[in-house]
Amino acid sequence: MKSNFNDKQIQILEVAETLFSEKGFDGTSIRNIAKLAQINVAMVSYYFGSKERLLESLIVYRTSDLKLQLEKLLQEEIEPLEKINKLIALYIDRINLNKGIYRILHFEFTSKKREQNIQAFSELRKGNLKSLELIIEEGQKKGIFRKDVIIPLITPTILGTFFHFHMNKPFFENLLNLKTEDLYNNYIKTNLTNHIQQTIKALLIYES
Amino acid sequence: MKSNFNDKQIQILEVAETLFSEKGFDGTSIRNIAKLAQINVAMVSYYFGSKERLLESLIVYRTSDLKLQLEKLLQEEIEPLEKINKLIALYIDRINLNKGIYRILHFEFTSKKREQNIQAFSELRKGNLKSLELIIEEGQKKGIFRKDVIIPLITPTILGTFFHFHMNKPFFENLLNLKTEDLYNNYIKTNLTNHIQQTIKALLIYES
DNA sequence: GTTTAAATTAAACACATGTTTAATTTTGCT
DNA sequence: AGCAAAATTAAACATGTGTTTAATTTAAAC
Repeated sequence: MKSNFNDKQIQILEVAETLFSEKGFDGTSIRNIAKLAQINVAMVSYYFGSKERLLESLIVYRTSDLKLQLEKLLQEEIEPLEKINKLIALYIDRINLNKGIYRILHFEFTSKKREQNIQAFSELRKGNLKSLELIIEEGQKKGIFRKDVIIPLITPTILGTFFHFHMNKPFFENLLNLKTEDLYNNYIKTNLTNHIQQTIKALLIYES
Repeated sequence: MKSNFNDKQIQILEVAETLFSEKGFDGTSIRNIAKLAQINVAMVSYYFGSKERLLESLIVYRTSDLKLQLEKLLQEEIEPLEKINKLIALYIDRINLNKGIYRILHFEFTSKKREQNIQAFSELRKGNLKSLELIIEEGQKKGIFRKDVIIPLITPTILGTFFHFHMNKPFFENLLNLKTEDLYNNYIKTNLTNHIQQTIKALLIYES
């Protein structure tokens, strides 16, 4: 995919991603970014216009291909439950790989302040929800999934579980003895992913 | 319960809660707080020492009785599943009632920056986890709950689902047509709470 | 090689930040 | 009423903020 950003811009974007993710948007100054990226402070305004627009550019830069991957998954000819499991694994893997930007999205786009940029992001999520609906409706037609689940609340359970775990990393590292970064990432990829898959499966199938 | 804070301090704390919650810790200035609380800027330093210590005081002020309520619940002589449901409802109700401070905790205490104050908060959570463990182990002994669930991951599912929903309030208000604050709160109290209870119940009971 | 546009720079700008100071007012006590 | 402690104030302080300016360097085009 052709990127609209040149090397210098990408360098700035990636430093911004690190810092925004670590210290928050308000907690990061343009001078912080400039210093770490080894550029002049004026370059940010020169290339992106403003700090606010730098954030916009960063989001565009990072969230462009999840939609594609989801649509590819939809086409696969596998059982609904397997599709759900794959969707969960895909979500977690993608987000885990791009921890930085998703942390920023999670943090910055929930406050009323940045409502203007929220629009594009909101469209992305509505599309994702549509994909999930299609899969679940397929499973319901086949009589595998129960019909009284509230589909829009499934995403919060998937993503919320993951985010709550990840946002409280220090707590769970300590609690579960995940001393190295590898152990932590591996725990997410196996145990946490499994837990979420198991949870959603139970929710979709269990008859009380 | 006797509070250690006088009226003026409480006035400052509550304004700080509102603003920190709305605009984040870094996004809120002492002058913002002073103006809204109709006090002089110097009063914050005078009463709390610093902006950082104001946050500490705010946390102490707000998170002092959840533990008590949980312990009371543990004593009740009801079935494990009902206890779990009550625990979920209690969590959501408490957090929903104190949206402000929990939003702040969620936002500010996940970044590495404020690790010092994290200790007391971490102890509170370990206690809460212990309570959950006791209830689930009781259910397992009675043969009601399955034994292969990872208990520490249940809290992320409960709280994560709620937080993800609540943090993305504008999105869900729009999606689910929750036009008024009452409709939104009611949806949390009924549908969302139900969804989470249903999810955890399925997870604990369903045999694949 | 000269010209033109793009990239980069240091400095300045105007304003916001958390905190402290020193002076004044209010309060509680005898 | 007189006094000491506490509360409150406006102003100052030093530093940090995002952004702009005007000058200089680099690169591209002819």
